[in-house]
This record gives sequence, structure tokens and C-alpha cells, in this order.
Amino acid sequence: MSYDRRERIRQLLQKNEVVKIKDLMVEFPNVTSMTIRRDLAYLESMGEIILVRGGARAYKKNAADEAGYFQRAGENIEAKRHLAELAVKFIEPGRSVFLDSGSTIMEIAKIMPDLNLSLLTTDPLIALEIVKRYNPTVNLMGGVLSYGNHSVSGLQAINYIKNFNIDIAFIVPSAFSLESGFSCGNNSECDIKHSIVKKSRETYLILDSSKFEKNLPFTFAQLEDIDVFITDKKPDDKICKILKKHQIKLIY
Amino acid sequence: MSYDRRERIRQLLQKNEVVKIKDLMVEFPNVTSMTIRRDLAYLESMGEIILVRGGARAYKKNAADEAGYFQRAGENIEAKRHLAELAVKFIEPGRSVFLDSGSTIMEIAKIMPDLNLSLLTTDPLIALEIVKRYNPTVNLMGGVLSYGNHSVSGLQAINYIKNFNIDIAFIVPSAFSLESGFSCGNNSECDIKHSIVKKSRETYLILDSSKFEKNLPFTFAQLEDIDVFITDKKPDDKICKILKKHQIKLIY
DNA sequence: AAGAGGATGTTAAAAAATAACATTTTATGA
DNA sequence: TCATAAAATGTTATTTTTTAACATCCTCTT
Repeated sequence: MSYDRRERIRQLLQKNEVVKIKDLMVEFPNVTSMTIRRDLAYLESMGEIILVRGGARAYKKNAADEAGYFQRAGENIEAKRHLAELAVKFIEPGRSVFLDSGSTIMEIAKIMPDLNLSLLTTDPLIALEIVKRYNPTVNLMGGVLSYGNHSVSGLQAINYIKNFNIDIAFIVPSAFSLESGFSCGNNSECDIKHSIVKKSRETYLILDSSKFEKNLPFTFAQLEDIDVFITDKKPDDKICKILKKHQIKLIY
Repeated sequence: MSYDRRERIRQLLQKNEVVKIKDLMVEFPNVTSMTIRRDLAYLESMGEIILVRGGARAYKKNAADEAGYFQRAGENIEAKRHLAELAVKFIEPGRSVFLDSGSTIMEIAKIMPDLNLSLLTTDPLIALEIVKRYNPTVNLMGGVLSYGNHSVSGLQAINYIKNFNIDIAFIVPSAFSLESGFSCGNNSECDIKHSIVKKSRETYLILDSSKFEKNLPFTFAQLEDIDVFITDKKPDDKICKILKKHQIKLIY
């Protein structure tokens, strides 16, 4: 059936950027190359693919994907956007705001209101995203840039923080548990987050529920260090109780 | 000349999503279709276009373009690439290298050899480009990020330089004249460049000839401050003489 | 079961791409 | 400046891919 074949072609083009007709002839040994051509022509007429000599190619992903930068940026965008919407409500005009790195914070950056803020971030892509929208004062922290978490870190970064006053910090941990607190998988990343938590007047932790009850090697803060806990669904009662005990605001 | 032809093809592909070889044969009546094919093959190998049957098509614009970030990045790519090729030859293994901001330096970033270098830059996009290629130590300078020249600057940036030793600095001025030396249009940008020139063991100035005999408000260096002058064509004799007098190496 | 219409197959001709080599132009160094 | 190497472009024959036109087969409806 032609429908299945086209679906399979779509699938293949999600894996590989291009697919050759010869490959497809192996994939579909019971049809002729002419049929495959007609499938491809159909998909092109629907605007789904680009025909190239000898085969077809997928439309290119956006720049961030291209960089391989946000390896997991596509995951759970809706959830991240939702968390971002919850978070930005707390931003008041004229404040000094710290933004962590990563794709959740990127969603915040995209909807960051123009409130004459003073912004600080460790993530160059986030800094760029914000500057391009309007033209606020965005401070990009200096340091060694790391590919994995697209964030700067190192001694320079820590020093940078010393001279910077922060009203509100939005931080995304990689894991959270009652025993280990908020943790991440990288030592220098941990140092930065720790310094920020210490320096900031108010600390907002943003994490989706998939990170609950997980531990990673480096803890940068305990529950009692933070002020607001933003997540996607109500945590279990044990956590809620402890949050209440420490007067931590819970948002979901 | 092949430069111009490719440049024109780029232009056409900014207007129209696709361009056919037949169109190009009308556009360039004095070359053969084979030459056009080779141009297109070259542009594809550079990742600039997609070859399709009978012609080529433009990539969907990426985030950087979309942002208007490299407003003038498209201009004169060939020339910039050429300058970049001249420049990278001077990079020796294990050195500490400073890279200025801007699209000329971006071309250097794209072909930067993997020589166990220690890199420092003020331009987040350049830092990202390099980290994504292999995984060297890239230091991104901290400071206030500015939209116009996509570069950081400010006191933090200046302080950053103090703790950083630089063997070779590649700097792109916005203007050059014998009277005013190397200048740029922005005060804080000027401060950075000035600090770098002072701090670096060797300073390489990269500029295409269109910048000759121009003045901008802020001078960051005089001819005698630099070591190597990289440009696209032989400057006039007056300049050459003075370069020789100061023992500045001229590359073109 | 006949027939319409869609999907697929077949084939020859047209178009486009490639490869290999020839020629011209441009850079480079003595 | 000239000689030479290297790069760019041209030429041509060959191969690959695409197109087009028509034939066949399948499937559904009546």
C-alpha cells in the first residue's frame, strides 16, 4: 500500500538527512523505481521533502539542532514552555536576574518580558536569544565554554559572580531528592550554581517531575537554601510537607 | 572571476528559494554549464546550498540569519574566507590565541585547526562554533553582550584579559588609515581591542582593502603596535614602506 | 461481472550529471 | 621578468537519472 511506503520514507528521512532512490529500492524490493519516484514526487508536492538528484532530503532542522547543541531540546518542549510561563510571572521590573543554562531556561528567554531588567547568564545561546528580542543589558558570564551543557564555568565565572548582585536566580538542577538535595553531574557546573544560590536574594528552582527522586554526584543546594520550587505537577506529600516546613513557595 | 559568480549565486538564492542551472547559464553567458556546476558543487561542499536536480536551493534561513545577527555576514564571504586561510597558517600548536568578534573571524573559527590551542574570544557565536567542531579549551570572555557587533565588552571583559596570557591575537578593525591607525566605532569595543593589543605577544590585524583610508572615532592601535598585517591585496606603496619601516610582516 | 479509476510497470527518449582529459588563466618563485 | 606550477574553465564521451507515454493490474462500485 502506498500509504505505508510514504510513511516509511518519512521515517527514514527523520533518521537520515538524505535518502537515495537506490536505498529505497532495497527497502521496497517489490516495487519499481518508478513507483518510488512517484512517492517522492507526491511527498514533495505536499511540501514534506526536497527532491535531490538520486533521491530526497529532509528539510533542515533549525540552527540549534544543527549545532547538535540542544541534543535533547526537542524533548518535552510543551512541559518546558509551561514551566517557563510559571516562572516569568515572578519577574518584577528593574530587577537583577540570573538565568541558568539549558533548554528549559531557553523557553524563559523566549518569553522574557521587557522590564528594564539587568540579566546575567552562563549560557551564550540564551544571552543571544534575549539580546536579539529587545536590547536589555545582558551580562554573559565569562569562563571556559563547555560543549555538553552549553554553559561557561571555571574560576573566571565564579569571580564574575562576586561582583554581581542578583535579585532572582532561576536555576535548573539535573536531579533532586530529599536526601541529596539539588544536584548535577558536573563539578564546575555545580560550583557555579552553588555560588549563585549563595549570592542571590531569592532562588527559584525549576524542575519537571521526571527529575524527582534522582541523585547525581554533585549537590549544589539543599531544600532549605531555596525560596521557590517550580514544577509541572504536585510532588508527593512528603516533599510538600518539607517545603511547607521551610516556607518554600510551591508552584505548579 | 569565480568569487563574483559565487557571490551572485548566493544573492540569487537569497531572493529565490531555488535557482536552476539554466537560469544561471543565462546569468553567466560567458561560462560553460560545467563551470556553474562546479560552483554549485563548491557551495554545497561548504554547506551553503543544497544541490537539486537541475540546480540548487537555499537552506531555510537559520537562527543567526533570522536574528539579523550577521547583518552583513553574507557580504564578501569569499574574501573573508581567503583572509581566514591566510591567517590560520600562523597558528602553531599549543598556543594561546585570542579571536576578535565578527564574521571575518567566524571564517577563521570554521577552519581553525585542532592544535591543542587555548582560545579566548569575545564573540559567543565564535566560541560556540569552535567548541562544536572539536572540544578544545575555549574561553569566552564575560561582559555585557551587545547586539550590534555580537561581542561582549565592559569592565568585566577588561578584567578578564588581565588574567589571560595571549601568544597571538587576531583582530579585525573597522577602519584603518595612516593618520588614525586602527579604529572602530564603539568605545567599549575599542577598550577591549586596545587591551588585547597590549597584552598579546604578537598582534595580527586582519582587514580587507575596503577599510583602507577610513577613519572611525575610536583608535585602539597604531601601526607600530602590531606585528602582522593581513589583507586581500597589496596596499599602496606608502603603506608598504611604513610597514617595512616598523618591521611589520605584510600578508596578502 | 463489467467497467472506472487508481496504482504500478515497462520502455524509449530526454535531460542532467560525471569523469577524464585538454586548454586557458592566474598565481608564485627564481 | 620569465618560467613553472597550480587553479580555473572548457570539451567531449559516457553514465546516471528523470520524464513521458502508454500498458497492465488491482480494487472498488454498481
